[in-house]
Amino acid sequence: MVTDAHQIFNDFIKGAGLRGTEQRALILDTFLNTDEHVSVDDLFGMVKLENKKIGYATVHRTMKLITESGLAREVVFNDGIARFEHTLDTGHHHHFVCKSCDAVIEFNSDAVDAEEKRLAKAYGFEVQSHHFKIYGICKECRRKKRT
Amino acid sequence: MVTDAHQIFNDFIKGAGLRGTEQRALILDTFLNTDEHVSVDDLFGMVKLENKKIGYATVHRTMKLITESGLAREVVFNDGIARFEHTLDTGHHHHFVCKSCDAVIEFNSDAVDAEEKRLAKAYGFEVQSHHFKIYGICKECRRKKRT
DNA sequence: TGCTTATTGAAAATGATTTTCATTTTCTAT
DNA sequence: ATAGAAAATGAAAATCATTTTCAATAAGCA
Repeated sequence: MVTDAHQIFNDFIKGAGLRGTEQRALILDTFLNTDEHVSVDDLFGMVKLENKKIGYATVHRTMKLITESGLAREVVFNDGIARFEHTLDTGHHHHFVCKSCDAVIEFNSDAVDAEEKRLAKAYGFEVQSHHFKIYGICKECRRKKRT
Repeated sequence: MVTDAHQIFNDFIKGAGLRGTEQRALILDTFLNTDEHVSVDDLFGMVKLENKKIGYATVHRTMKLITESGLAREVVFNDGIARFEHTLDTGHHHHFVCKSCDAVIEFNSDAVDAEEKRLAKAYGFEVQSHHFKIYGICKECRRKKRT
């Protein structure tokens, strides 16, 4: 099945004068099948199930390419490890991170976006990207703690 | 001069059954005299001017203590390096980071804070901390670029 | 098919942070 | 004051994610 995502990645690869390889295809497919925010390590583990010989560096390099192609976005939470999330079909959003169970809850906020625009204008700042992360305890964990 | 900050740190140290040392005093004073967001490396450089024998690990360990005492807050921007900022006399705030000149501009926004509260309530989330960072090009750099 | 050039995988390098450990220092209890 | 127990220090080594190196391999154009 060739999805939009595959098309986008292939176009990117060709446009940059790079080559398509089995490894890249496997890593892309694996990433596309994830939902969560996955680290290179996570992906390396998954990818090795299909191809034992694949190297960590290849996964790392490919995730960089996938990010450059626009299909992934890199996110870093408090543990300092880079994770990747999908950009397709997921509009821009922010994150709640639960410090108890590590769950990541995505949310949108027009109010935050509007305020950002207002602030940028007020400060003469040209916005390229932003990260809004709220750390705390999620609903579920709060409920459990009360028990 | 013993400031509130010194008092807070000493209380913290004693309360934790730790000991006051020359190095800790020097590192705290040095940190208190900074304005910017300083890394362990930055502080190590400053502190060495006063005490050539002091070790990097001591600066690192002490900054962790100062953070635990509540006097500093750790902030990480896109370069992945931990930096420390003051918590005293600086209400909570957010950051613009200029990708061109690396300037960090702090800003406040009641609108963002209010929205955060609303969201937390809506999601049943208990907020402990948050980071809102906007990356882009600052006013000054935009002006220069236009030249 | 052959050839040029990119890619791969393994291992080593990097760089910030953290730990180890022998020595030194603090500070409590005498 | 001072001895002794415990914490802190500094230098060096260890960690750990990430990045680079490099020789061998593979892709894809001519």
